[in-house]
Formats: sequence, C-alpha cells, structure tokens
Amino acid sequence: MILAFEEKALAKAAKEPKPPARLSPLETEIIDFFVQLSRLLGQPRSLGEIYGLLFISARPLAMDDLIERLQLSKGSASQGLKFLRNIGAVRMVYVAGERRVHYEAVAELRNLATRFLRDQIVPHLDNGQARLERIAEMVKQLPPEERGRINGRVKMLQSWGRNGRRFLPLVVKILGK
Amino acid sequence: MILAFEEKALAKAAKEPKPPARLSPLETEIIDFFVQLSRLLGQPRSLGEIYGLLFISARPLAMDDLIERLQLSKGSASQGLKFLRNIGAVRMVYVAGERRVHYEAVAELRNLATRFLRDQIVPHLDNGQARLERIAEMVKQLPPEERGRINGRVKMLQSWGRNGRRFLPLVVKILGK
DNA sequence: AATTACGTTCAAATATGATTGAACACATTA
DNA sequence: TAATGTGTTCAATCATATTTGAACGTAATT
Repeated sequence: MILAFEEKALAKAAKEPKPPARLSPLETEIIDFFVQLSRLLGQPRSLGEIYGLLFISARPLAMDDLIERLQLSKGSASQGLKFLRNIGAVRMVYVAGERRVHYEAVAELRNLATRFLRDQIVPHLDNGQARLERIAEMVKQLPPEERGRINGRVKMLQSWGRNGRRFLPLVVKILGK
Repeated sequence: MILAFEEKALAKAAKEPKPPARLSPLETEIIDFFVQLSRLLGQPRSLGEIYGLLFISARPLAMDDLIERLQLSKGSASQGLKFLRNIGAVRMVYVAGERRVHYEAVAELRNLATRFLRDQIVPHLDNGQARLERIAEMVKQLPPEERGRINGRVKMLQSWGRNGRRFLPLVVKILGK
C-alpha cells in the first residue's frame, strides 16, 4: 500500500520537471537572468538563483525560504550564501521576532563588481604576472636570436597584465553608470 | 613476451605523470600561462595548450606536431584549431614542400580580444538585454508599489548592459597598450 | 582504381566541478 | 539536561563539459 503510494508520487514528480508553481513567471524570468550572468562569470547556477530571488523579493528571506522556493539542498544554500556574503552581494538583516538570519540583495552593483573583481579576477592576474616574471628569467639564458622574438612577446603579455590591473577598477566605474 | 612488454610500458606510463620530456621547461611554463588564461575565460584547457605552444614556437606547426608534443587526441586538436581559427587566434600558413596545413599564433592580442568579445561575450549581453525587455513588460502589470521598486532595479540592469555593449571595445583598446 | 595521407565529426568515455544530505556544532527552549 | 532549531562542513553522488578515437570524407599519390 504505502509502496504503491510512493510509486505514484515518484511518477508525478517525474512528469513535473522542476518548478512546482513555487515561483511566479516574473520571478522565474529574473532568476534566469542571474543564472545566465552566473554562468558568464563562471559561477555555479545556484548562486544566480539565490541572488536572483533575493533581488526581486520585496522582503528579506531566510535560508529556509530559499531552500523551499528554489528547491535547493541545505548545503548549496549555505555555501551559496556564504559566497554571496563574502563578496558583499547580500546583506544579513535582522527581522523582528525571527530567530533565523534573513538576507536581502545588495543592489548597488558598483561595489559588488569591484569586490568580485578583487576577489576572483585580480588574484589570477597577479598569479599570471608572477609566472611571466619567471618566464622572463628563463628567457635570458636562451640563444640570442630566439631571445629577441620571445622577449618581445613576453613583454607584451606583461603590459596587458599591468594595464588590466590598473584599469579594471576604472572600467567598473564606467559600466556602473 | 609481447604482452609482458606492454605491461611494463603501461606501468612506466603510470609512473611518469604527463609530459615525457617532450617540452622544455620554458615551453611548459608558457603553456601553463595560457592554460590559466583559458580557464579564466571559460575555455577548455586544450585551447590554452595549443595556442601556448604555437605562441612560443619559432616555426609554424602542423596538427600532428601538436598532437605529438602535447599528447592530444586528433579530435581535440582538430576542434581546438577550428575554434582558434574562428576567433583569429591562429593563422594557417603554407610551408614549402609540405602538404599538411601549418599554423602559427597570431600575436596581436588586440584584434584577438575584440573578436573573442564579439563572438563569446556580446551574444550573451544581447540575450540578457532581450530578457530584460521581456521583464520590463511583465513588470508593467504589477501592483503599483511593487512596480516602482522593481522597475528601478530593472532599469539599472539595462543600463549596465548598454554601457557594457558600448564600452567593452574601448576597454580592449585601453588594455592593449 | 586502389592505396595512403590528412582532416573532420560525433557518440561514448572520462574528467571536472556542483550539489546533496548526513554528521556535526552551537545556541535556544522546554 | 534533554530536546529542538539553526546553520556549517565535507565525503559521496550526480550533472556537465571535455576529450577520445573510430568511422568517415576528400584529396593526393601509386
């Protein structure tokens, strides 16, 4: 009996693909938007979902709300919120009479972008520059003819790196209106 | 006998991780650099390997050379070169008395970056803008109070998108010296 | 015309990276 | 103190993206 019931439930779940009417069309559309953005920035989809839902939500949401409405696991939700807190994309807010921590989206994209750059991109750039240093060293002991050609190219890469490091913050300013 | 030999070969291959002295330290370092860059841009590692090796190579290389030295499969090499040709990162060159097509790296990173942007980034931006249009429509039929708040946010996203579209080419110019 | 060289395509295998959920820690309440 | 609520961590699982290699097409060579 019980087994038969479970089978039916499973079959139903299989028919209904993902969102069991937990989200309005508008919410779905906004969330999709941020999911796309996530992918473009090389972040996991769950990040986009969480930020997206908080972005449209009229009031702050607790982790449980996110789990419930987005059908996430506890783990994903916790990790996702941790990351979003770290880059300052999300702010913890106190809600009267509620014990659970609530979150709201930080909408000022300017600072957000700056922090993302600083945490996720700049380290890679620096790492790359360090590597180019090492390469420049190695190039020094190389047959003279080779040396010239390669040196030019290495110099060029270094220049891109330095410019990137210097101008990316400026770029964020331009993009952010 | 033959079987025993093969077994020995396998064991040896297992001990030696990857590069069986096919690449010099300098080559390895440069290739690693481009592999990192690939990942940063969300491209498969093999692209970085191929472009990297061509980038330092003194003379153009055929697909077989890349397969041999980077230990790639034919498929990866063929697909990778196809992509690099498409974004103009690599140029086909005729080599006297050789039937096989040879390739050399295009070192002018400026055009390269522009093309990469145009092919890989701009379509996503446009897509996003289209989605924001749809969202803006949906927001119109919404309780007045909600409408204001959300409208502001949507407007902001649209503005970022437009700015990105307009200024990214400029950014490339700045970065490229 | 048959054989070989060169290259591409794509389904299957593999590697990478995201997600899940059980186990845990700590705070609160009964 | 025990039971409950809230949140984190991390090894195992699952999904996605990349790589492989066999099958194929076409051009060159015998």
